[in-house]
Amino acid sequence: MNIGDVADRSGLPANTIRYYEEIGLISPARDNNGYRRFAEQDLHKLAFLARARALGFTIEDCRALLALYEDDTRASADVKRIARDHLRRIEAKIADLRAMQDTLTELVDACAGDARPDCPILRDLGREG
Amino acid sequence: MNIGDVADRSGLPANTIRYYEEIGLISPARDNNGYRRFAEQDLHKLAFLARARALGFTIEDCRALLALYEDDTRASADVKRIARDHLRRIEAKIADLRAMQDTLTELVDACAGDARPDCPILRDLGREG
DNA sequence: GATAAGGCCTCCAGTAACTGGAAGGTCAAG
DNA sequence: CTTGACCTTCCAGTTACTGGAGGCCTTATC
Repeated sequence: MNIGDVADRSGLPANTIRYYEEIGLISPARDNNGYRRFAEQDLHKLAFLARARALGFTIEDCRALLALYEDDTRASADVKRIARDHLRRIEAKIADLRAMQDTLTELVDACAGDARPDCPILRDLGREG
Repeated sequence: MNIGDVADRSGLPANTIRYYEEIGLISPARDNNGYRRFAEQDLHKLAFLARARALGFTIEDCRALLALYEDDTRASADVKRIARDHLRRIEAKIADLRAMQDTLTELVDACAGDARPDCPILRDLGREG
């Protein structure tokens, strides 16, 4: 398979796949013409990466998860720790965003949104203190 | 005021304040020795920016909001549009994160997290299809 | 007057994870 | 033999800072 094929089949852009090779997540073979030649195993890894990224894992998390995936002697505790830490970060992020959402919702609701200059949003942002 | 004073009073790091000047959000005066000299008005702008950033507005949003803030003839509709668009992005982000949270919570709960290699998390990431 | 501490300056590299584009080689079809 | 679709590498740009090097300025102390 060429890069276009694995891009189609993994759902990842070709440039992203090149990037993953550059940072050492995958190591596809090369044809005589210099084209990357992807085996089924490479595609499988890319699909793994695509799913892990879709769950919001960082690239370094993905690197660790991939290593564990390929290690038959891994302890599931190691995997779970990565996932739990990531879950905590997501929960923290959600809490931050919800606080913003609450404030913004109030402000947007309070703003007339017409041609007049008076605006509770700006008043809040510019308040003293 | 020197930069250290406004940093303390606005809660923004000095480097961030320098950055805001570099991208044209503020334009403090300069003393003969080259030090930035901040007026109360500069501090007020920085506090405005700090609050807008804390609500998650992008720098470009902040630039637009600041311009509206200083324009007596603004229409509150323009402010509201920026805030509403931002709110929508936040809501979308929350939805994404909650989807991740749901999946991750399931996977983490299903994983024994012990010394054995068997792991539902990796099984999910590596599934075919 | 020398010195040391602390604040300020500019410039630059690095962060995360790509994305898009330029310049150019390769391949299959007509 | 040319056209067009792929592929290659390399590089700049994205967001919003952060940290550090190297060096000047100020103030206090000895």
